[in-house]
Amino acid sequence: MADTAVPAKKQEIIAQAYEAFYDGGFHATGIDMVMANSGISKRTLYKYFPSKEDLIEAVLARYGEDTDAFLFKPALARSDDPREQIAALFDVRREMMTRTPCRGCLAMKAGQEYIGRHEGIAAHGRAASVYLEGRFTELCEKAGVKASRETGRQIALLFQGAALTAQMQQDPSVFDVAKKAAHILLAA
Amino acid sequence: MADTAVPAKKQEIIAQAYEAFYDGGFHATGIDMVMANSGISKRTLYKYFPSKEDLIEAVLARYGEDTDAFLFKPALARSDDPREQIAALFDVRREMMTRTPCRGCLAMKAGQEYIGRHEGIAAHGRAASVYLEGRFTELCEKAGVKASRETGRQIALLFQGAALTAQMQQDPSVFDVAKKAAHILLAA
DNA sequence: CGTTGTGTAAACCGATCTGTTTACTTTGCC
DNA sequence: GGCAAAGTAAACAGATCGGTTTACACAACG
Repeated sequence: MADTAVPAKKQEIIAQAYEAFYDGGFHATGIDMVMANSGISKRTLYKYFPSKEDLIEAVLARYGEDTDAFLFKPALARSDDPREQIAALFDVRREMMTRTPCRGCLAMKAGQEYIGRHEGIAAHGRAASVYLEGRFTELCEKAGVKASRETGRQIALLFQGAALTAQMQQDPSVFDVAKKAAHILLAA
Repeated sequence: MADTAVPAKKQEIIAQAYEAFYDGGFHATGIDMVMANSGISKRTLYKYFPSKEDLIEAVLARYGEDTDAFLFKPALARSDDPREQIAALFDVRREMMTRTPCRGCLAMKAGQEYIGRHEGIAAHGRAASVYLEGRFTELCEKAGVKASRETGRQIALLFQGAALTAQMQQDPSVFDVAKKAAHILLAA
């Protein structure tokens, strides 16, 4: 096999850790549990990731890529109208829940667990929050909304709140509720 | 001293654990750390709380009482108009941030860490989410909002999203942004 | 004065955690 | 075949975890 820039094994470890941490939380999930029944040895893991925190940061980087690939990209592809694109973001997020129980936002979870404890990981949470605001603000601008920044932030709050509430209550309808609210805010 | 229904020592332990868990997270904060530099011995702690999970549930119960005492009660006291009461909830929440860095919602944090791991604790997170929706819905009803339940849920999403975002970004202005959004939703 | 209740301090126990090391297997290349 | 790279499996080390136990201090009360 040609030399891959990122070894396949490394990607496999990230994928495995991604699921384990998403399901079980970061502090509550040990390294042993990360690769249980996965055929990955601890030695290989520590070869690619010198510490658990390094692994977590890699998982969060992947989470960011996944959010672009599986949330933003498909949602924006559903329409050319920025207002409908915003609505589509809530729809896609809701649809993700029909496949797997909603687990909230991994980057926020990491931020909550590592604020004041590991700056690199906490920064991922902060960045995810700012990024979401930015994407919604950008769409509000395209939609010709006057106070695009404020409206973008408002919709981002709805989106975050919906993801968290959906996780707590396991009720997909919160995304519909949030979508309607976003529609009202866009019309104001 | 007359026999108190709830021993003073027990309350002291809860208060100490409250701060420790709020600051450090639940899994990441050990029992030893809970009572470090507090003059509370481990033995006394385990006398009142047979397990760490029991202690966490007591902390969450106290958190619920505090939310009523320091958020809902003062906010509702600021006005008789339910719309202004809703606005006051965002104001009070913001003011809490000026005293202490925003640490999000403790019950949600607990829910995120213990879903699928400890049902009693996870239930507190779920209950807090439902309770918040209920309180906002109730205020929407009093305000004569037609779709009171839906509007109440929307405002609850804004509130939850704002608490989480405020924690991530340590920016109190998100509560103002959320408050404005709530105002628009109430007028629609 | 002795006893009982409540508390602290600290040693201790077994399990688990992060991380290292040893030993062995597999694979591809010369 | 020989050899280096990359992997698994598992023992191991030191720290820390939740939780128990021992030993002791101190106040209240008969």
